[in-house]
Amino acid sequence: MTSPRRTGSENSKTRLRLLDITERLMLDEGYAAVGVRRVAREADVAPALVLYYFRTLDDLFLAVLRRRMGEELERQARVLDSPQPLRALWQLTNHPGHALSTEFIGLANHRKAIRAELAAHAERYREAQLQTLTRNLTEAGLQLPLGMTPAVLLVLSTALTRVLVLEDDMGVSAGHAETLAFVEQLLQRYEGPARAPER
Amino acid sequence: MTSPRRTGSENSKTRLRLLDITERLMLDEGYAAVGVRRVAREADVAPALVLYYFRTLDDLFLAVLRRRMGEELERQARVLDSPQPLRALWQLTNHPGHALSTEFIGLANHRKAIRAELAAHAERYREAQLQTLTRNLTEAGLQLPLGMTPAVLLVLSTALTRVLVLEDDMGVSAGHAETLAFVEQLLQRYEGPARAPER
DNA sequence: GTCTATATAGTGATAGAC
DNA sequence: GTCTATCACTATATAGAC
Repeated sequence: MTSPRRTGSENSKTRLRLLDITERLMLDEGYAAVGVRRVAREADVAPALVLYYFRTLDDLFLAVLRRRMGEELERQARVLDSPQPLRALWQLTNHPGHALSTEFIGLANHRKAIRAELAAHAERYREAQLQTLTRNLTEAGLQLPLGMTPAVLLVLSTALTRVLVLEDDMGVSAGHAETLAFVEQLLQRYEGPARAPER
Repeated sequence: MTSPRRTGSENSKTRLRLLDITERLMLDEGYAAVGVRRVAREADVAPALVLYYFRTLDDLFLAVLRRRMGEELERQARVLDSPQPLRALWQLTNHPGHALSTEFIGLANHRKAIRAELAAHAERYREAQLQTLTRNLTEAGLQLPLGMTPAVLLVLSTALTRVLVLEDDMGVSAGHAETLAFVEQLLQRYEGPARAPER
């Protein structure tokens, strides 16, 4: 009863190249630049070959999402595991990996397969961050203000960085400098100056 | 040297209907649902008529943007002009008008004409909010924490509400309840319980 | 594993009749 | 002011040869 169409193996070199190209296209030109023909052209193969490895375009996007998000989850946990957990949290979302998330959020508007996968990942992601953050806040002996929990801190930091980047990309900057200064002042008060990571 | 193509008048009833339909489509199904044929079908006219009133699809989107954003600017200034400026600010971005902004932010990813117009509007918008907010904070005699300026408050509130709504729509809710409780607690501390608007 | 060729369906936009 | 008809593309996806 399964479809007669064939599919390429998971560890093909061509398959990996197609994933790389798709990811690069999303970062450089946005997800809208990704299409069967375009990816094929960049890889110097025939369009049909793309659909040999990924039966639909959604499958291609999902494969990129799964690969990169897996890596990001590890990386972020590592960065967040710092003796200055607040500074780590604040710097977390400035990494280039974050730009890809932004593209997927946009994609999720149009493609519900992406939406479902991304939502599931976002929850796992936040949960993992929360555990690391909570542990390191305790270890650092940091006293949060009344009512402020690690989860609140996480949502606030995520929201702020995401919107600042979004607005920056659009060319909107009103209030940004003051906000960054305010955050830096808070970091100073709670954690003192930035220290080089221990090793 | 100008194009020979004709264009409908600004106050045509049909033109207004097309704007209404486009706006409704954006809210109900997202901007991707808007196209020449779809809008025409909903209006029960021929596709060519849509392009008679709006020479390109960008023009259609821009017309919706200008109309609605003008109204929003007034409305928001009015709501923000409250004896409880912090509560007003917090409730500001929960209105349905906000959903349309979200769609335009998405559109701005693909269409640079929209991007430019939206960015310009966003700056004006924030500037206007900032003036009203600053004045009402002073009048209410509110003392902000060290380093926290009205502009910072505005950016923070905007960022938080925008991301909460975005995540909600996606089905991500981790940390939301705690964050809302934290904000409500802050509002209580600085402005006491919500009062009915004076009249 | 990779290709050519094609099916099928969508799009924005235009010319010109009524 | 509104229509029909059409141009010139774009797109994803499939069948089957090599």
